Amino acid sequence: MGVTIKDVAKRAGVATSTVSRTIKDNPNISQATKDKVRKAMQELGYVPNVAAQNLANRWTKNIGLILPPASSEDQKEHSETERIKNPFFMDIITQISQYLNEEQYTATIAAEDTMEKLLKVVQIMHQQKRVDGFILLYSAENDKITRYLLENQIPFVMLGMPTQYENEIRYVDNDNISVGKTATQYLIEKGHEKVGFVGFRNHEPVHLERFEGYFLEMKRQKLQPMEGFDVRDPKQVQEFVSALQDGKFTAIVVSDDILAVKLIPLLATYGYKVGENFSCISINNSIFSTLYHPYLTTVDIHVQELAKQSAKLIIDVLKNPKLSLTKYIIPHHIVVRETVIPNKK
Amino acid sequence: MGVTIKDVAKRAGVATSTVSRTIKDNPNISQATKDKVRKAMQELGYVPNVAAQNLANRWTKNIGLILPPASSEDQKEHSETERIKNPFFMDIITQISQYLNEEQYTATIAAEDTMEKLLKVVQIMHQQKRVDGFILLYSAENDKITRYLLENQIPFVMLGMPTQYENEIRYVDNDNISVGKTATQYLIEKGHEKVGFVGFRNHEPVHLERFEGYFLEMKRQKLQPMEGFDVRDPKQVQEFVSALQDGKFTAIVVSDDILAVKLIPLLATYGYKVGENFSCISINNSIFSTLYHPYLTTVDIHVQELAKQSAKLIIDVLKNPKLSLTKYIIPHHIVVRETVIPNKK
DNA sequence: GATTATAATGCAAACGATTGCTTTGTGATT
DNA sequence: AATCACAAAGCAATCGTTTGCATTATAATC
Repeated sequence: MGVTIKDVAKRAGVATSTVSRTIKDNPNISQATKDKVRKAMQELGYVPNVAAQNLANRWTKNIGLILPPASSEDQKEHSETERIKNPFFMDIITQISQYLNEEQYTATIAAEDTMEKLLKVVQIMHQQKRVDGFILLYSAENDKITRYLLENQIPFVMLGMPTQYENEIRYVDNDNISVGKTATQYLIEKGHEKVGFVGFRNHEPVHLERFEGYFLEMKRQKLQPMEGFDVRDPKQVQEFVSALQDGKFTAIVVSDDILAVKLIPLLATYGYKVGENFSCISINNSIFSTLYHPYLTTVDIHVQELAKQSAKLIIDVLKNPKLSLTKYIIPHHIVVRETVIPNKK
Repeated sequence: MGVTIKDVAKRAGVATSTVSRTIKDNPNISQATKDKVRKAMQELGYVPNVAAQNLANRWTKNIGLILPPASSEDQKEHSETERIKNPFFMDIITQISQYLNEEQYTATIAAEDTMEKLLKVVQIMHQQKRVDGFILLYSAENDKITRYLLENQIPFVMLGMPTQYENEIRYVDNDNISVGKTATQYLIEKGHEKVGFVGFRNHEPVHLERFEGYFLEMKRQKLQPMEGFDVRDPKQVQEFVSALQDGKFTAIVVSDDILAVKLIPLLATYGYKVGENFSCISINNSIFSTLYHPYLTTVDIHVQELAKQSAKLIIDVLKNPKLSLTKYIIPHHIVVRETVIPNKK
């Protein structure tokens, strides 16, 4: 069926080794022969068989993309907020896949609902030699996948900041502490002094870091930081609403657009109209930020850049396994829309 | 590095062919030898190298998942509604990937922002023999990818209903006309007679079909169907609002949750409170349907089943290329929540 | 005990590339 | 004219499996 290197060799009247070397532009082959061979390849529409290359070269030019398990320990009951449904991941996946394709790589998905299954899938992909390396699309405390990759010295990069083995893991991430600071600072600049924080507090590191940033910035500005509310807990929502009604904030930092979008209508029922008499800045600049008015003022974390750098990094590591353990910190910027208003003293 | 079939053969004191046959449970091998070989495999932790299998067998056990190009012709200016950002796709991808993994297949992503690049990626995947077949995750009018797959007789299944070559394409889909009918019927049952439709009218076939269902059901019930509004067009939004204010509807069918979520706050600004003095039923039962109150009454289209059947179908086709051109129609059901109220005459 | 059928295994040639090593061809040097 | 150097191309083994076709061992038949 398919045309092989032999067909090309025959047509060009050379040996297969010559064809192979032509493809790699080996200087030992004369220009004349190269031209001849290239012409034959053209005419036959030759495309190398990757499986054969794989066997001979021991690479696959394929990267595994590991999504977080849909139901991790601490969120079984919160199916609505399942991380994976966050469009962030779709975005990341498509961007990574695009970059990899440009570099003649492909991307294979590992997505399972439990950690056990996910680990098994990752192991199989590796043992069957289906991939050259992985991009881990999340960071989690005490993660079995991370441990497996590390122990078996499998090339990988993490998208997110590791909580352990910081000095053995290559990663790309935003500086989420700084993101939290930036958001907080923006509210303060607009005259807000009573600023709160809403997130998933005991959840992924990313939210903890954003809280940390909020906390530090408040301190730095000699303002009183609040405790931060985890809205997955109905009790904390209650507390949040009370605090609100006690006039404890005029503005909040929200750790993810999706939360803001949930929160805004809730606030409205208590008379807090975001963009009119209350302010809110959230993080991600996702599809949720322009779902309805008021459109969200939000911190864009440059998803495209996150994706691209992580893809580039894994390729670099594969080319040079001894690559230094550089960390890539992607910048962020505020997108001003409608949810923050100046605070009148 | 890795342990190969030769290592196993040596350890078990047999030939590699015997090991290979043991793996396939070939009846020509005696039980005693099989046991011996299996023990050796166990002890060495042997896992077959798929690249080598691929070469020998000419299969890859890998399926390409083709996402719709992010910016198709007619929606360049509507980046907020980019199809691909619809969490529907993430859901589909993870479900398909899970099913495939269970069947010892893997899933590789093809996602590009333009049709040209997408076609190129699909071609390369195929020519390099990286995949055994594809699942096309969308249906579009006059689609170059579909044509390419068909012309080159590449095994594939479509998720969605083809608009051309209906009798040459294997597909799985909901009956979207029926979905439209079901939604409409539900509103009518609740006493609504002036029912409208909002969707992406000149867009993907799926929305056209849902409109068709709405239209047919209205006719059947001797009610006057409206024209249907495409909310991507500001002019039509205007028309919609006027029609609303002229008292032309008491309820609407909305073609996608994401639209409903955008529409509801808009309606509120005109005094139409969904779930209080206005009704709305939408379609997909996605993450958007429980974003904020009122939670959406919506038609669940059984994404999991769509995903599973399409994955199963492509595997079946690969096993038996002459498989009849069965079409799989996945059922749907209404999830009652808060956006539909009975109409008081 | 020679022949034959049958069951159980092994041999070796694929699959489609890559690459170290050899061979061939050409012109320069003595 | 013999030798050498070097450039250019080919040979053949290799990567890890699979599989058609021997081959061997065992048991059954006459």
